[in-house]
Amino acid sequence: MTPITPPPPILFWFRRDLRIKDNAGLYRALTHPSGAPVYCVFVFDRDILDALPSKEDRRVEFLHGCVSQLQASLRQAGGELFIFHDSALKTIPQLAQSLSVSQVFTNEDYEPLAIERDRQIDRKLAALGIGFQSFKDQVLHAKSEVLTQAGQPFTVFTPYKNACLKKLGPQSLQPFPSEKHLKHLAPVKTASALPSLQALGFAPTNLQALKIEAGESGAETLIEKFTTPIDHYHEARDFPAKRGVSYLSVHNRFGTVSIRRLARWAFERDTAGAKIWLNELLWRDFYFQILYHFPHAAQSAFKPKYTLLAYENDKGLFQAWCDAKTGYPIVDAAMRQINQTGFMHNRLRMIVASFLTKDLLIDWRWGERYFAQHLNDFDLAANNGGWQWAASTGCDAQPYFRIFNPVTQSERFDPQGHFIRRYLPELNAVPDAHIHAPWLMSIESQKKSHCTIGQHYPAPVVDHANARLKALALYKTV
DNA sequence: TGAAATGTTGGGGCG
DNA sequence: ACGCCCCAACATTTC
Repeated sequence: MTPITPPPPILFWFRRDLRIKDNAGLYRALTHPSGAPVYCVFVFDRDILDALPSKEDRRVEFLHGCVSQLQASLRQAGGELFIFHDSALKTIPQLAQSLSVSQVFTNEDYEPLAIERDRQIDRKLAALGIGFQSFKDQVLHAKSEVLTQAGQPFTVFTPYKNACLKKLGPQSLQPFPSEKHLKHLAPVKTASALPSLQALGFAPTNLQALKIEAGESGAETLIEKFTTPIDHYHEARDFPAKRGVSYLSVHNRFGTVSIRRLARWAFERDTAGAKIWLNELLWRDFYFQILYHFPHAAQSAFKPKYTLLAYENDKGLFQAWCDAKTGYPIVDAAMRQINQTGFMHNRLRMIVASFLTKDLLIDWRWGERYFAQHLNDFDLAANNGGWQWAASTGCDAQPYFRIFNPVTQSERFDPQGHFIRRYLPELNAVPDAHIHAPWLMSIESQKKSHCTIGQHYPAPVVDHANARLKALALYKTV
């Protein structure tokens, strides 16, 4: 009788893919030809968490909720999620060794620091004789999958999009049905406790009061809510007072929904709205591949000549922008939205970014950093791409002379001031005619609407017409 | 995924 | 009836 040697186990490491459904790397582990049992691990990485500037961070609370749900899902399927609060660089090789796994599987992460971390982990594992494999999961196309005829990365969105659409279709978007193979999860006798948020060193936020639901179930709820709006996305998406967008960005950030599924959904709807929405998913991919091929953009202007821009960088003006005290209602309402909720509507992201760079003449990287600290859906590539677009320093950016007029934008995209009043109740009684530029109210009108400029609401910190001319002059110097 | 300046046209008021 | 001016409305150009 020859004893059957059981196949050595595989360790699957969850990172930005906190779901069991349609998870590419998890699927590859669970369906490995050897029939290997699969251990799962998540690390609350101290190398990342300890560097966060605030101990009240909605992202950490969201992440905590996602991990909690993931743990429950895996347990329900007879598996377990090992959870650590430590340095991933140290933890993953140690755990892999103690579990005697043959390989560690994970999904690719394209951020420069993550690439470096993975390179080091690969080396450590190799020294232990353990394999390390990662898979494309968080984007539709990665790295160099979509190139120009000349074999170069695209730096203009439209041809990039066209090239993507040629490759994409329900066929190329087939799911990796990881959730159907959970029987290959390795049984684990000892449960792994989920540390409390406080134990991770963080305090609770208003995430629950905002009804921002974490995990795969949170994504499901949003998909359901977006099922009708998706068809009207093209005409509703620019109006922050409407529920015209999906609010799924935070789930794309943490991988609590499959990007393939979202793209497949848009394809199958095939409506005007769904097509534009698919475009937005492709913008996300576009910026991922830009940062992958041009990592210098993470630090400075994509177009090198714009590194020479001598921004004024007035700290007082920057503080006014952060604190929603610019005196321009649409800008201040938008900043209150991010400060209070960690979310900002995309139209407003463009408006406040244009305002910071071209009205306040502040380095786009200051704004980028602020968004990085406050956005629940913060993603290095998308955030950097968006800021460089607005500041005109990026690839395929808006031209430098395209400067949003905050009043015109406000009139166009929040005509009745519904969004403004939602976040600036001090302007509640200001008549519609003056809601976009309240400083133009007469003294009587200010009194009547209980909104004295300079007292209840600030006067504009800069004059747009004047600031615009200064911005044009500044950009023309390079 | 603009806005402002400048140019052109044409209707209407007026002498 | 005619020229002149004003100016809204639209188009083009410039930033």
